Amino acid sequence: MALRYPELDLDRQLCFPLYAAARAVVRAYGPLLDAVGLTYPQYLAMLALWGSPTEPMTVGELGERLRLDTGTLTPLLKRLENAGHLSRRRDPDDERRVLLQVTDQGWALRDEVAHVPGELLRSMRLNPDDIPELRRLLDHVLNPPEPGDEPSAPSHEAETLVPPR
Amino acid sequence: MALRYPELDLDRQLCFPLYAAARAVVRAYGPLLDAVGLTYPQYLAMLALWGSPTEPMTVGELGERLRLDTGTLTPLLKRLENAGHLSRRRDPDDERRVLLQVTDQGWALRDEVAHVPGELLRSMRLNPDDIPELRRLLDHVLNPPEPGDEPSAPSHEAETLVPPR
DNA sequence: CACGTTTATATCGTACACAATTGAATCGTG
DNA sequence: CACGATTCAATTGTGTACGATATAAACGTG
Repeated sequence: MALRYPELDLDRQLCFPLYAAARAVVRAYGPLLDAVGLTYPQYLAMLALWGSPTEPMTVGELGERLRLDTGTLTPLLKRLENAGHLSRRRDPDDERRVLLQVTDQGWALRDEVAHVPGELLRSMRLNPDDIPELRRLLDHVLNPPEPGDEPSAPSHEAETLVPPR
Repeated sequence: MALRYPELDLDRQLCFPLYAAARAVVRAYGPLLDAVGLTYPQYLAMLALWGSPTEPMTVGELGERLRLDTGTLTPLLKRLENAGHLSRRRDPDDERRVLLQVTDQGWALRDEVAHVPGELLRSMRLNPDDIPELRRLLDHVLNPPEPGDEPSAPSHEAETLVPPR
């Protein structure tokens, strides 16, 4: 059995609670979004489109915003189109791009889900003080500081979670 | 356009960075686990089996540990079995159960991934002080305190993320 | 000791995720 | 202006997730 490898203990991992918590939250959205016929990733896509300063948005812009690639987005967007929430059409000025436009029905959907974020947040029962703290830590994980960026000085080159463009 | 619904702003959501960060971390594991032919959920399953005080473990126990259901685990475990990392057999004492046993090859795999957690943690570039804090917050999300458990007193009944058994 | 209930997995159907490849449109440079 | 490089989206293939249903084994009670 060699050594004990305490570092492999599931309870010492940071990745596992992160992974499990993300799934738990998506699951918690289930019933609320089911009521309007959306899945959680579809809901995120609608949030991104509703909040975009540049409507219409392209598939690439949406993917950058949600950090999802076209293999995920193309079928998801087709389902949202079939549901009547958005339209997809090639950009006449650049036939490579596909423009995503929220339909009237898609805008109406916004009223129906306006209560959802608050409801979810309440169900998480986080300390109000913990909310910005959790957001800060998650943002850090999503955008790790560059090696030379600031405080800690880990000289030895290592890959970051999100490589610089 | 009705009201502006600031609560629907993607950047105000807590769920989105949680969801995106979890995917980013799984993606970061990709190359490291690829080297030994595991996916991230398969790696978690092996961590759970390696660390189980009660070998052999049943599918149900593993599912409880990882918070995954049989629809996910059964095919995943078959792949691990095909890869030679574990064996699956019906419990002779209760034919409903399936016992999961790590093979010699499965134990050997442990040596090969022992460096992985440390490498990942370094790539996240978290402040050492932030690590227990992030763990605490994620554990809170995974196990929200019961309404009567402690401090805040939100009298009105509301669903928790994880309902009590 | 039958027989309805509960329990443990498996199966099915739908919907992500993402790496890798494809194919068409555009761009940049000579 | 030609033509190779780049960009953008779609497609393909594999592997999760999870609700719902199915099935078989074990259990409990009359």
